[in-house]
Amino acid sequence: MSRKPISLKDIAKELNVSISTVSRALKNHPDISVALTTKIQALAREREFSPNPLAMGLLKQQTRIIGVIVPNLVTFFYSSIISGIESVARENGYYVLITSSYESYIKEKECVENLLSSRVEGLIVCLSKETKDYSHFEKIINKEIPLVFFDRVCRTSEFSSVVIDNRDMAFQIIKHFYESGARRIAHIAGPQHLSIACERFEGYQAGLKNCKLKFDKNLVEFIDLTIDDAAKAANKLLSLPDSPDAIFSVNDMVAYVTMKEIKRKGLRIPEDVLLVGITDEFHATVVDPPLTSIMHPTFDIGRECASLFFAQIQSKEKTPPIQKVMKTKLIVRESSVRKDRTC
Amino acid sequence: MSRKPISLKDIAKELNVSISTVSRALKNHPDISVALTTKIQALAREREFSPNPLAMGLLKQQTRIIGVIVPNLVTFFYSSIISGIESVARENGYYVLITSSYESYIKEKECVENLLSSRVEGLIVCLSKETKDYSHFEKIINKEIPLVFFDRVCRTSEFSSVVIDNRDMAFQIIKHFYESGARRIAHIAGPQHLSIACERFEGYQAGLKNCKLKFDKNLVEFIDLTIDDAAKAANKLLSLPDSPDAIFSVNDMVAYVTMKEIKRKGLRIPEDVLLVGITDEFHATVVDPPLTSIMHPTFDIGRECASLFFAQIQSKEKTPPIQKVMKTKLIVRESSVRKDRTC
DNA sequence: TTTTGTTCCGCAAAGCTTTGTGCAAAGCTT
DNA sequence: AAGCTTTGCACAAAGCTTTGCGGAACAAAA
Repeated sequence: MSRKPISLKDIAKELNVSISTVSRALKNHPDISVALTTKIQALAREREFSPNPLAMGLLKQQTRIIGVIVPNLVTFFYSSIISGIESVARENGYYVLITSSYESYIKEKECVENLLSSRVEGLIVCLSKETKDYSHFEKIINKEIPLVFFDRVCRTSEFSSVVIDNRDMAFQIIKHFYESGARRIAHIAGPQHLSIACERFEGYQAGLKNCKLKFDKNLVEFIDLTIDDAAKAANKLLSLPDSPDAIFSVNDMVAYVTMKEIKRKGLRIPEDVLLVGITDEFHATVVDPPLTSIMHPTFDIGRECASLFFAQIQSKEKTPPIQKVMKTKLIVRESSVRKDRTC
Repeated sequence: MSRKPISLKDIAKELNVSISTVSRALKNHPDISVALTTKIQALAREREFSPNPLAMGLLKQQTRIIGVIVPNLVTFFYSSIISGIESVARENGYYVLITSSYESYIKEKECVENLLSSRVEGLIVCLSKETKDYSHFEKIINKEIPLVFFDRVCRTSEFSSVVIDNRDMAFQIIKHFYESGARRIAHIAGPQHLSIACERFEGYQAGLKNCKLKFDKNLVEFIDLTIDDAAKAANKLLSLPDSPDAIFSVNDMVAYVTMKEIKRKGLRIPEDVLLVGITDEFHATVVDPPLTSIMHPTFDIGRECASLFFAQIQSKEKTPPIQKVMKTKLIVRESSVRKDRTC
């Protein structure tokens, strides 16, 4: 019908009352007579009035928008976390503005700028794999804008964050490998400036010690989280004279690439090499063999991020940063359960 | 430093000039002297002034926001399309508000309502699998708001849309199966009220005819696109006395489930059954055997959607709906190439 | 000195909502 | 009947930006 949405003014004019009267009537303000209130509400409903969020935002100085920065949207891990964020946001009448750093430090900085100039009320961020310098988040402290990091975090003494216990997770994986009979456990590790990669590597070492296995630096490959890099690393490990009997890949993508390389070498999983992935998703069940994997509560991580955001928004005083550690779970499938080598 | 972002007013006050002068100076308006312009611009830069998008939106009556509704965000297909939409939006200074219908008709209606009351400038939508009634899009016609459908479309005579040639795609798959030696080609089909599912079924039939194969209704299972449904359908087909030697699954998820069921039955791919998926993504290469798949230009589909949106926004007259058909490509991997059965 | 013309900047409105304050009329008390 | 309270609504400001128009100050021309 009407090209543009109708405003209080339109209703006021039609009913020959003032704008403020309409506004109050719609909120059932006692100042307005019942008769008039009914009439106004009826017309408002008929015309499908809804308050202009721009005007509200201008008045209240709030946009009701949360900015999110992920390294990559096209991924089960991030998209399901976003889904979790979005669900809490929606419950609170907020919207989510999603941007992607494409794993680039430069783009991440741009995203921060853009989101801030869009007047988002807060940020939920997972760092790009390149990010080593965190100064672009400093102005956020000054502006007292809520900021929550997840997964790849930094400056946890200043900002709230949602993480998993990477150290313990890696520890459990190694233990599981050991119990499955593995003795030469390799690790394809991520860049060590990334908190998660670093913690997983630490957990790997601690896990070895716990199993009384000696740390062998030849069994660790540090990669840049690209497919090519992962393939090269897997190959290098598998070509070792004394090659590993289990591989702990730093994330799921790397695990799948590793799986592919193991098969390409003519080796069998789990007979020759055990394998475990991280981030349990649908595809872990369809690969062959089904991939043992650490289940991340991705949706809940997202919800937790949003909750921490709202906690900060709602309390007017500066809240101390909170670190939330989420539980993961080892889902054992065939890829890590040793069968007899001769079978 | 400052808790709230600074405005023209702040700069004006600091420099003892009027707000309008500041506004003009920042745009290099000739009315303002060079000296004053320089001074104002310097201060604005120092204070990191950026115009308040809410105020601009209110003035210009535009939010620079595109609303997107997808059935499910947590999916390679949709998230990469969104990525494409976002890239074009960003180039044009627009933002994308993403909502998910979770494949529910009710939620889809809510999303439309919410986005409209958020004053998005247009919508880009992929229908939920439940949606058979399209009346919730009617008010969008009345309001003359740009609306672009993709993949699962409707009312193509009224709205622009971006699709792939599903009919031809299915046709090519059947042809490929036939050339690989398959003679009893089954189809796990989607709900027939969905344009894509329907077209694929048509293409399947046409493909059979083209190969001079007889249509056998026992070889077709219509499912509701759930994992359970898919597994049941696959099982039913594989339990047929004269079971199929090739299966065309309506989408990727169904293909993976089918693959799993085939293996569970002790059958081999491709020796006993050929299989083809749709939507080529990373995981197609890591399953065993690698899955032959139809590559969708997902990122470009997203970009095309956004382009159609901007075409409508920019032309003031009502533009006739455009249907854009994107090219797909059959990527042949091992799952569909017949080996000798005896091997 | 008065008129004409520049140059440079301020005023105000519009876009929409909320809310404190003001004001008129009606109802009440004494 | 005069004064007080209550009821019911309107006015205006604030939040921020853009832009048409008006106007002051000054220089040059008549």
